[in-house]
Parts: sequence; structure tokens; C-alpha cells
Amino acid sequence: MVGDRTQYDDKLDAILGVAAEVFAEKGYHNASIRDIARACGVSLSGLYYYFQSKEELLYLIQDHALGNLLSSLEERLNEVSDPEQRLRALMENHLRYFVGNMAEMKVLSREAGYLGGEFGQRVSAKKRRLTDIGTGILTELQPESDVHPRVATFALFGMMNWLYTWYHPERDVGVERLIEDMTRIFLAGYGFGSSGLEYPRGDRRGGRCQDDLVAR
Amino acid sequence: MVGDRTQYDDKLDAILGVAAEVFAEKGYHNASIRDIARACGVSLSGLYYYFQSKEELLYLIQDHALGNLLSSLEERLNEVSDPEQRLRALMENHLRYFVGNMAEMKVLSREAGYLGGEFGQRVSAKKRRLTDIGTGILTELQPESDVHPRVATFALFGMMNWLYTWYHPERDVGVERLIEDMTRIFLAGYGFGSSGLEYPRGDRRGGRCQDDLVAR
DNA sequence: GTTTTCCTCGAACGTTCGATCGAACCGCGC
DNA sequence: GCGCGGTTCGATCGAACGTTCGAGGAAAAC
Repeated sequence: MVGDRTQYDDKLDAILGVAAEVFAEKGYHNASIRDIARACGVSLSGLYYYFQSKEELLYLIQDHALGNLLSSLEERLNEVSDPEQRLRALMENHLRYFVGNMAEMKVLSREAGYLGGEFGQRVSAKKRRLTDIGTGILTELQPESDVHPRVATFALFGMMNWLYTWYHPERDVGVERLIEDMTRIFLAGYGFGSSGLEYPRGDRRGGRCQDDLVAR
Repeated sequence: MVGDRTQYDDKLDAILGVAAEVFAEKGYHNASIRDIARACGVSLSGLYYYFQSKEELLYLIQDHALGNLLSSLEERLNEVSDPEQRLRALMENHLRYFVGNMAEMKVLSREAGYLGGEFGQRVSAKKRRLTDIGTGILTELQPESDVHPRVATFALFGMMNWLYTWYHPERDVGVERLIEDMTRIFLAGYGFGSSGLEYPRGDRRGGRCQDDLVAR
């Protein structure tokens, strides 16, 4: 049987959720284990029954977020083959999960790079999987794009991950609108509808141009 | 006279530069004052002659970066009135300063929100000035845009500020190319040249390259 | 009823941190 | 040579941190 969740698992998940919120509010380094214990209603030492170190706690949160993000993404992508629709699926998946799990994603975005050793490698590997999927879709969408794939990929993720800096669900536009607007910006550009954009017309061949592409 | 820089000023600037690099490498909270003292070749207590607290040191770095960014931007914008050119100027200014001062900008981006009280307010005010300029330009460029101005603004800055996460000058494309690619993505969209974009005026065909850039 | 396993806790340890303070050093005008 | 700001330092402080440990209780297994 797969669904045999113990009390232990449930409580660990609850702790991860609360810890993510504390980390999101005060930052990983500013938040003490004592803060988290207080927020969880557990004693300081009681926490250590569920993880071995503060660093592992951060890892568990980040791994949990990336795991959900990835599995949900890969599920969605299995149903779509058109590159543009795949990109839309990626963005919708990412933004929806982001807004629905702000604390987790804030910790994932802001506290990146603070995990070392084994933990850091595991998180990096999953992040790499995510960005590779992004790069793959982008090069499918534009096999001969003038834009460097790595720049395009991180422009895309930067646009979305920066959310944790400014987005407030109660004050800002809803998720649907957010998805719509960002998709539009990335795919069609903010200059759509403007009269004199110079990009479309490409008669002049610039000097540097063809050395890029080919995403390895 | 304006140019009467004392030894004190010079050394403070040097300290700010070194401190920015230490903060950029280890993170603000992981870097101790002792680390910075060592990197500066000064004793621990010797540092406190130049600032009063670690928090003020962070403030000085962030304020310095934002100050340079803003004054350089406002200078450029004084020479341009066309909205699209103004946006290009903003992006070029931002990206060029970012790449040229990675440590400072990494600290500014990653360590945002950790300053409280007076320091935090002053930094927030300058950031606000920057984003307001961005929003202003964007609404000039597209007065009736379907995209929410706030979303567009932070999509733009997110795209650029995320640089600190991935960009390595020695491995990645140069600044000029970076500016070109990001400008193109934000203005014309990554979907340019693609066949079936449903967005209004989806007419734009992918030109090969244009070496625009005007050198400046 | 007794044993065993799972879970929780208070109290404490050793370390590191940001910050302070008074003494010493230095180059300069007198 | 002397005094005097401006500058640097070693020594040290109290506080807060992450982590440990062994005792205790509760619930399950026998």
C-alpha cells in the first residue's frame, strides 16, 4: 500500500509548513530554531526529533517545493506537445504554485545557494532539471532564435521568481490575470501593439549573430 | 569645492567595496565583521571607526549602489524623450551597472528587506523611485496596455535582477549581447517569428539579427 | 501487568557573534 | 621636542545561537 502515512509524516509536514512561513517572514538566518519551535508549539529540542540540523530543515523545505513543482509540471507536459502550449503550461504551473505556496517559494528563491554539500547538490540537481525543461521548450519553440537560450531561460524564470519580492495576493491582481499578463509579455513582448518596433524587420545581418544558439 | 575627498572617504569606499564582495560571496548573515576585517586588512575594532554597526554597513552598500544606478539613469533619461528609447536606456543602464558591479548588485538584490527602521525606509524610498520611473516609462509606451502596469514593471526588473543568480561574466554572453537579448524579449517577446501567436498584431516575423545598439 | 517503542521536554554546553573601550600609534603644526 | 586630532588595535563583554543529553511520559505490543 502506498498511502500509509504515519503520524510522524503528518507532523513533519506540518512542521515544514510552519518553518517555511517563519523562514519566509524573517529569513533563514534571522529565524532561530527557537522561533520555529515557538511557532510550532513544540519545545526546542522536540524539533530535533524530526530533523537533524537547521540546514536539513532548509533542505527539506526546498526539496519539497521543487519536488511538487517538478512532478506537477511533468504531469502537465505529458499531455501537451505543441511547444507554445508547453511553454504556457510551464508558466501556468510555475506561477500557480508560486502564488499558492508563497512561503515555500520565497524560501526557495531567496535562500538559494546557502545549502552546501550533499543537500546543496540535491537541490541544484532538481533546479537544473527544471531549467533544462525550460531551455528545452524554448529551443523547441524557437530553434533558430537570435536570443541566447540561457539568457531566455533565466529571463523567464527571473521574471517569475521575482514574484516573492513584490506580489501580495490581497493587493495585487489575481493568479489568472498574472499568468495571462506574464505569458503575454514573454511571448509577445510588452511592445505589442506599438507602432514602430524595429525588431520584426531583419534585413540587415548583424555581425555577431550565428555563433550563439545550439543549446549544447 | 566639490572634489575634496579625504583619506577617510577613500578608505571608506574601499571598505564598502571589499565588504560588498564578502557579502556577495557568503551572504550578509553568514559573513561576520571579522571576515570583512580580515579581507580589508584591518582589525575588527578598526572597522567600527568607519561605520557604527553591521546594519549600517549593509545600508551604505545598498544606498551606494542605488544612488549610482539612479543618478546614472536620470542623466541618461534627460537626453531621450521617445518612450521606447527611454525603456531601452533604462534597461541598458540597469544591466550594464549590474554586470559591472555584480557584488554590490547581488547584495542589493538578495539582501533586500533585511534593513529595518530608518535604513530600510531610505533604501525603500530609492527603490521606489527606480520602479516608479520604470512604471512611468512603461505606461508612456503603452498607455492602454492590457497588461497591469505593476506586473509589467516587476516582470521587467525581475528579469534583470535575477541576473545575480546565474550570470557569470566569464562563461556567459557579454553585456552587449545580454542587453540586446533581454531588450528584445521584453519588447518583442520570445515568440517573435513564431507562427501562431494569438496576441494582437501577431504579425511580427523573426528577423535574423539586427545589431541595433547604437554603441553609445 | 509488564515491557518496549515512540515521542517530548528542560536544562545545559560550547561556540560565535556584534559591539565596546581605553590605550597606543602616527603625521603634522608649532 | 611637544601636543593634538585622526586613526588603529588587542582584549573583552554579554547575548544569542545550534545542538546535545538523559530523564520522563504515553501509547502500543506482548
